[in-house]
Amino acid sequence: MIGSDVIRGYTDTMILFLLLDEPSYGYEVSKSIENLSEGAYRIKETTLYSAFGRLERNGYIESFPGNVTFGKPRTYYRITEKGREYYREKCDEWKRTKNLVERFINLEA
Amino acid sequence: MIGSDVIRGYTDTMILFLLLDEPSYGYEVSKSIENLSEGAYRIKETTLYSAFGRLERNGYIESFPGNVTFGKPRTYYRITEKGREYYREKCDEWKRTKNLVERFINLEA
DNA sequence: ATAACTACTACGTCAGACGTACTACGTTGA
DNA sequence: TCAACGTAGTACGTCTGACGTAGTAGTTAT
Repeated sequence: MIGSDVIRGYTDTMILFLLLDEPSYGYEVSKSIENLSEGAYRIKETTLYSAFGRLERNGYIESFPGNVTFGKPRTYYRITEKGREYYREKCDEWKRTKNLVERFINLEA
Repeated sequence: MIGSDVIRGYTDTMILFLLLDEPSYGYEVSKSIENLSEGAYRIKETTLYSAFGRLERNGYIESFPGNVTFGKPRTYYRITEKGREYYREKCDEWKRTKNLVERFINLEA
């Protein structure tokens, strides 16, 4: 299991990634993260929903009510143009970050 | 300039890396980080010294007084065996972390 | 009716990073 | 001689993201 502080600052990016192709909602996003990471990372509900709130306040995503199909009605989220731009910036930042950290890491060890 | 929250959790590792070969002290460590990162990252004094304190409390480094050669007497830090082990673990963790994050990152964009 | 599943919200805590400010010692040079 | 500069820190408070615990609430299967 990976320490969550490491991920800090990139949960928003992970969420945006999952919204790139189509809107989604909390439960699905959390399951997608779990699946994509093959169980290595599980986002906590509180972390997820506070991230949604932050992303929406910043204009990176928009929420809308979904059709009720099962369980409690969902809130769907859709990425905005601004959100796509932000995602691209974070991808760039990640490359620089990786570059930096790996100057201090012994990769062969 | 890279956002510092990204680095969160890895400043300790960066510091340990710089102590692997020989002991060092605050000012030198901060300059080494700046040089190694080619200016991309500058650790703040408060961040650095609180990291030293944390690392020492955890038994990853040991401090000892240095010979006064210039300016205020320095406190030197030396990595311990436990610290070397911790460093290796963090290197491992980094690989897993990178692996995870990059499933959500578009590297070509 | 009730348990199970889905979909949240509220509230409080913690740690790492940082901003600002200050202290303190020694050398150099005007 | 004394101010400026470089070195080496300490003190204190703030912010934010992640998280723990707990509770609410609608839908469906039994």
